Amino acid sequence: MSPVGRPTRRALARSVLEVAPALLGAVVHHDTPDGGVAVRLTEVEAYAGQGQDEGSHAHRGPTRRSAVMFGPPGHAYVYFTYGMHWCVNVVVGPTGQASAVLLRAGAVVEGVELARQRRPAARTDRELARGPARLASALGVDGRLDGADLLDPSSPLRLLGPLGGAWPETVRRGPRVGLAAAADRPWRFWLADEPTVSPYRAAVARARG
DNA sequence: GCTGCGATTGACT
DNA sequence: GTCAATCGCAGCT
Repeated sequence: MSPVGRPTRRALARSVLEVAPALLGAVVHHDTPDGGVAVRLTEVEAYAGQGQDEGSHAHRGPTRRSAVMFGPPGHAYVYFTYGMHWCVNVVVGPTGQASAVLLRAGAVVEGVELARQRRPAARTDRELARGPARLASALGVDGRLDGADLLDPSSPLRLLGPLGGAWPETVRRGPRVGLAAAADRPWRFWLADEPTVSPYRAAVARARG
């Protein structure tokens, strides 16, 4: 059974495979001096904790980058990749387990004008948050928000819920995107018939000697 | 200290 | 369809 209703620390402390699909349809809001942008999540990926998931940043234990993953649920794990992109996760599961949900895509439901300014390359509004780095960019999130408490009413970056708000029959699942390790695990969840879901790209097979 | 590559994107053929 | 951008991490010497 999946958590339902308002996002609480307790609800997010459930197993990552329960929480990840429950985040579909939930809203993430970021307030800045420029204004607010809110995104309704349409696509997420689950990452299990230390020693359980070769594709997770937490797989080999805590590092400075992954430290937030080892803390309590309900905080943002924000990391920098490919030398230019930020991606946002929600830490879930019991404290210390280091599982998280990557926010892969969503629909901008508030602050569309501001999101357009931040994402000039987007040719249509559905591209504003279509992809994990695009979602972070549309929200205006970067490394300064790593560790932010998404459940704290005074936090600029918040998870507003609802949890478990998506109709179960609209939830799809399949392999995760861009992972060479543990690529077979169907831990990507998305909403059917949503134009904001990112196009699937299988992991690039590494050339072997 | 050095090297290879990544939970990606946008531009281009 | 292909590929460069760009830098922090992780693994190795």
